[in-house]
Amino acid sequence: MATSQSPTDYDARDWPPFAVTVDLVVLTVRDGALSALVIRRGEDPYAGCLALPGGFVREAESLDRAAARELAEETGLAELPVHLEQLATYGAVDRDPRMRVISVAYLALAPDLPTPRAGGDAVAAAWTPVASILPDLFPGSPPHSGAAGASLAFDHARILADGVERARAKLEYSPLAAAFCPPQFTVGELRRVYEAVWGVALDPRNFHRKVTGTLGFLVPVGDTTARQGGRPAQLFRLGDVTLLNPPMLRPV
Amino acid sequence: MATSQSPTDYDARDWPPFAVTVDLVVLTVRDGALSALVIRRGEDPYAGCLALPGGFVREAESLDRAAARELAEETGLAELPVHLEQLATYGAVDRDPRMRVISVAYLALAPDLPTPRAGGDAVAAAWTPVASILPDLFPGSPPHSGAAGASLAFDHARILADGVERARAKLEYSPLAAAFCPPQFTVGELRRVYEAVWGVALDPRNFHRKVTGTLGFLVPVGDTTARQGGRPAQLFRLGDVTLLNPPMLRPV
DNA sequence: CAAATAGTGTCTATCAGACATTATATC
DNA sequence: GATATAATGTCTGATAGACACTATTTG
Repeated sequence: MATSQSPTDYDARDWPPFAVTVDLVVLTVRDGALSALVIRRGEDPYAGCLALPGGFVREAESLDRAAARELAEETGLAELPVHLEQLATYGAVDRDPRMRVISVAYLALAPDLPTPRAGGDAVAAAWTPVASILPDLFPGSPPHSGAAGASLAFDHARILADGVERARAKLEYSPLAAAFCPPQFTVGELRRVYEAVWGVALDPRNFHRKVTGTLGFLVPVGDTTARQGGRPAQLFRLGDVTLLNPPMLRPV
Repeated sequence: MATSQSPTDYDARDWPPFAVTVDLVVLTVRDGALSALVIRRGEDPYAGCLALPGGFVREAESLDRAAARELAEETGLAELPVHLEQLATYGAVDRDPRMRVISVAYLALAPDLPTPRAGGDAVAAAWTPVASILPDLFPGSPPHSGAAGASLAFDHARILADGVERARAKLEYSPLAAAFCPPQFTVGELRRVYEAVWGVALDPRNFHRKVTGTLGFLVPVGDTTARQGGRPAQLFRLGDVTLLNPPMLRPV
């Protein structure tokens, strides 16, 4: 009857259509700074503004596949060893001035890649320090005089902030910090990931003790490297745990 | 150009339309059991099956508003003192056999309400113990012989499982357990919420010490009640914190 | 009285954070 | 030698979990 609320009590074709997009929060750590992949928009609205990469979901494509496709297209790499997970969905009525668009945001964490090339595309993708876009998320850091200070188009600043907060929380309970590292990495490199994402300084000694004491997190490879200078450090690879126990808690 | 990926490089009207729905995971604690609001479907597909309540998003309505509207309609209460938050979005290509439907799921936590009445609607909503729908989430509990053992229509079992896991995690770091309680409650009542949601037994003495020691969580009202039998218990109301410190951690 | 629930105290193992110290590389 | 990074050790205070004990109600 007319007031029924079940999604299948009507033919779905009777109901208003929406455009559905995926937007990507792609994070990496470059030069010790948490950085996000952004594009510069060429067209109105928000022409010339920075925005998150993204695109429309195709008719025969799941949301997850659309996100993976967009990621591959934006970074120019076919199959990336990156973590990709759904973040949240944004559906304010006026978030796009032209029509009703529902955007499903995804969070991707990538190691420090070569500068991304747009896939033969007019829009150039570039890594930008998150602190220069959202200084509120990094209270102690100096104001960025560099490329930006610019805010993002649409509600993308909010989406980026949600993505950073998700990444910060995930680093506590999951081994995802390793997603920012190459396949083999040192404890110091892993610590610099935590410091960049959380925006805090950590005690190297306590960090070392904690991270090597968390069972299943790190597996020693047996080799060492001195790519940071100083005493050579042991190389590790990621273990097989999915949940850290005990967790790596953020400082209060 | 033709390979551009920005959602706004094209007129959105050129792209495939999707139907967008909201589905609700509404949880409460009844008789010591975590229970979810489910409806029985009257029409194909899945006629006669249980399903989560939900409905289509309207054209001039945000996702959050659509979820709040559906919740009010399904529970028959206009303005509920419930917690409502977005859970995740489900967009597999074949999740609805009739057409492409994107479903944004929301999680609602409610105190033990009078039996819900459907809003003059043919579909009757009812509370069902989650353990009878998803016994895997409650390993120690006895097999339910009652109303169900039935699984849910579409991908709703997965959505419900995700909602329960979200609720379980949120109880650790937020004061959301109080959303399952009346405005004034005892420590014992709050403990039974944690036990029902997590599906574990907790030590009443350690729980009392922890929960009363977490600053800002509970504010004593000054009154007592003996609605459980035994020695009368102090009544509390929820404090003003949004994040518990220290958190209430689930037993390993 | 017994039984049930509420509330406090005590003990121990573990963990987070502060910080000393040693080891091994480069400049 | 100076400096930088790596790695281990030590100490203290906070916390989690196990559990003894007391308090106050109902039946």
